[in-house]
Amino acid sequence: MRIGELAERSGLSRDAIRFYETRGLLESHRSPNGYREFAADAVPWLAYVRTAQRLGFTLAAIAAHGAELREAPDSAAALSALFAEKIAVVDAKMSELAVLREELAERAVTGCPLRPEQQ
Amino acid sequence: MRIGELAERSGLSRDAIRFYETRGLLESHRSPNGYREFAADAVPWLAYVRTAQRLGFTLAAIAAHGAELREAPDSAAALSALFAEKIAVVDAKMSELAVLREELAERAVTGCPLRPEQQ
DNA sequence: GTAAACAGTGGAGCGCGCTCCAAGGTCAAG
DNA sequence: CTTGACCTTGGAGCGCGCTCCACTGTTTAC
Repeated sequence: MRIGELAERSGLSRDAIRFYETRGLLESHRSPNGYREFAADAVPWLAYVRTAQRLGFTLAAIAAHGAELREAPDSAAALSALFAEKIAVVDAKMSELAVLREELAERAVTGCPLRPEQQ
Repeated sequence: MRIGELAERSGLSRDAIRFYETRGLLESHRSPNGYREFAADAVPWLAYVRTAQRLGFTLAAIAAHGAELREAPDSAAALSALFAEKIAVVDAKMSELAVLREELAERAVTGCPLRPEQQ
C-alpha cells in the first residue's frame, strides 16, 4: 500500500505518516520508483498509536515500546512481560484519573469552588 | 504571597506561574511596588491544574473551566453541573484507557505483536 | 502528448508549554 | 551605602507534533 491509501485508511495525513516514519514509529520499504510501500497491518498499528497518543503517551514512548516488541525474543513470555509493563502504566493513569474524579465529585457535592479567590 | 513563595509551595517555576497568569489560569493583584500578590488558595488550585494537565487536559481547557466557575452563579446546583460535566470528560478518558488496557491484555495473552510487520 | 493525480525531498512555520536571558527596579541586612 | 535576594518586563529559544509550501519526479487517464 502506498502512502495515500494508508493516509485514507488510517485517517492520518501523508505528512503525519512521513513524520511518524522519521520518528521510528513506522517502517516502510521503497518501490523501485522511490515510493514508500506499507504493509497492511500498518493500519491497525496506526490506530493503536493514535489511541495511545490521545491518552497521553508521547510518540517517543510509543516508538520505544514498538522497538522493544520488534527486538523482543519471540517467546510469548517475553511479549507478555512487555504488555504487562504497558498495562501497569495504563493502570497508573487510570488511578490518577480516579483520584481526580473523586476530587471533582467531592467538590461538586460541597460546592467548594476549587479556584483562586480574589485577594 | 509573592511569586517566589508560591513557586516554592506549588513546586512550579516563577516563569511557569507568570506564564499561567498570561493564559488566564491564575489571577493576582499588584502591590504598590508592582510585585504580584497571590491568594493562599492559589496553592491547591495550582495542584489541581497540574494534575488535570498531567492527565491530558490542555491549559486552555483548564483555564476555560476555571473561568466558567468564576462566572457561574453561586448556586450549588450550577457548580454541581459544571463539575458533573468535567467528571463526564474524566469518565470518558477512563473508558478509553480501559479499552486500551483490554487491547493490550488480549495481545499479551495471544502473543500478537501489535506492530508493523516487514513487507 | 498532455493533464491530473499521485509520489518524493527539504525547509519554514506554528501552537503548546514552557525555560532562559538581559536589563533593570525594590527592599532588608550589615 | 553597598550587597544580595527578590521582583519586573520583554524577547529569544526549545522540544513536541505536526502542517504547509515549493519544487521535482512518476503514473494514469484521456
